[in-house]
Amino acid sequence: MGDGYHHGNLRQALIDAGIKIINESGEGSLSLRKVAAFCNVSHAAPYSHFKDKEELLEAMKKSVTDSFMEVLEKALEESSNADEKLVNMGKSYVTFFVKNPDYFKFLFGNQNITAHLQSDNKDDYPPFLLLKDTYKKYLKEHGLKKTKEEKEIDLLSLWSSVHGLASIACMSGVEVSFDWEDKILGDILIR
Amino acid sequence: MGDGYHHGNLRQALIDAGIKIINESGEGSLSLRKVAAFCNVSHAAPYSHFKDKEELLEAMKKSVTDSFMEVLEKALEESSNADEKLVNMGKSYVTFFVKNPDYFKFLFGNQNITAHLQSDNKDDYPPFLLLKDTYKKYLKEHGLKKTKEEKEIDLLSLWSSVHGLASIACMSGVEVSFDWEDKILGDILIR
DNA sequence: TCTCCTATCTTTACAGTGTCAAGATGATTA
DNA sequence: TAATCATCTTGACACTGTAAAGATAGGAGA
Repeated sequence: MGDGYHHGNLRQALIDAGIKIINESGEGSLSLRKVAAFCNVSHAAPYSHFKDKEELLEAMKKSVTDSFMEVLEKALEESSNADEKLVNMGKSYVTFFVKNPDYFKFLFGNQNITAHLQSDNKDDYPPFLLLKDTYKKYLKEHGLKKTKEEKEIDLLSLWSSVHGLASIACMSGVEVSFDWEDKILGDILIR
Repeated sequence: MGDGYHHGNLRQALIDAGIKIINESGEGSLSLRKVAAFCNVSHAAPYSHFKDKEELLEAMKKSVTDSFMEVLEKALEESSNADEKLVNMGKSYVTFFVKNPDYFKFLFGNQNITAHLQSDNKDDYPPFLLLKDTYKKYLKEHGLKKTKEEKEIDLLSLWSSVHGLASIACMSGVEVSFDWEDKILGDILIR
C-alpha cells in the first residue's frame, strides 16, 4: 500500500494530478505521461484505469463539476428566499470560474465537450438541472404561472447570461464586476 | 509559378487548408504536417511563413473573424432602424456560429484566445466594437441618455446573452430557436 | 550575360506525445 | 501452497512540433 508496486488508489491520484497540472500550467501542457510521472508511475500505467487520454479528461471534468456543484449548492443554502437564491447562484456560477479560469477553459473550451455535456440534451448537465429546479421554486414562491415556452426562454436567458458572463470573463480577460452581475440578473428576473 | 519549387502564395494556402481541415474534422485533427501535406509541401515549409503552429492558428482565427465581421456588417446593412440592427446583429451572431460550430470552438474554445482576444481589453475585438457602435447609434436614435456604467452594463448584457447563446448552442448541442432569440434580445433592449 | 543574394522550400534530426503488446508483480482466492 | 487476476512496467511504434543545415530559384547588380 502506498509506495510499493501497486499504488493504492492510482485512479484518483491521476485525476487529482491532472487537475493540479491544469491549474498550474493550463490544459495545453497536460500529457498522460506527465500525469503518470507526477504519480511516480510508468507512462502506460494510466491505461489500467482509463481506456483513453479522453477518458481521464472526462473523469477530471466530472471531478471539477462536482466541486462546482458543491459551490452552487452552498450558495443556495446560504440564501433565504427564492430571489436571493437565483441571484446568489448566478453570482457563484461566475465567481467560481473567475476564480479558476482554467476550470472554465477545461470544461467548456474543448471540442470534446460532446461526451461530457451534449447527449443532445442540456438536462444531463447537473448545474443546469439545479438552475431549473431553483427557477421552478422561484415561480412557485411568487405564485407565477408561465407557459412551457416562457419558462424555457427564462431559463435559457438566465443560463446564457450567466454562462456568457463567465465565458467572457474567463476567455477574454474582461473584468466582470459584481455590480454588473447583480443588475443583469436582477433585470432578467424582474422583466 | 504555381507548381514549381516555389509555391506562389503558400501563406494563404496554408491558412485556407487549415480552415478546411478544421471544418471537416475539427481542430483536434489539425497538425502542421497535415496542413503542409495538404498544400503539397514539405512538413517544415510552414516555418518560412509562420514562427509557430500558434502563429498559423492566429492567422486562421483572423481569417475566420473577418468572415464573421462580413456577416455582421451585412446584417446591419439589411436592417432599416436601430432596433432592427441590434436584433439582426444578435441573430446573425448566433446563426453564424450555429451554422459553423467548429468556428466557435476554434475561436473561443482554446487557451490561446489570449493572444487573439485579450490584450486585457475587449475593445480590441472587432465584433464587439461593431456591437458597441451599433448600440451607441441605438441610443442616439431613441434620444436616450445613459451613464457610462449603464452603457457598460447594457453592452455586457447584450454581448454575454448573445455570446452565451452561441456558446451553449455550439458547445452543448442544445437547439436554439430564433423565437427565443428574438424575445431574449427584445427583452434586453426594452427593459 | 554572369554572379551573388535572399526568400522560400527540403532534408535530416530530435524530443515528446498517445497507444498497444508483452511481460512482471503481488494481492486475492481456491 | 498454487493459481488467478488486476495492476503496473518495459519496449516499441507512428505521429507531432520544431530546429539546423542545405538546396533551389528568381531577381538585383555588375
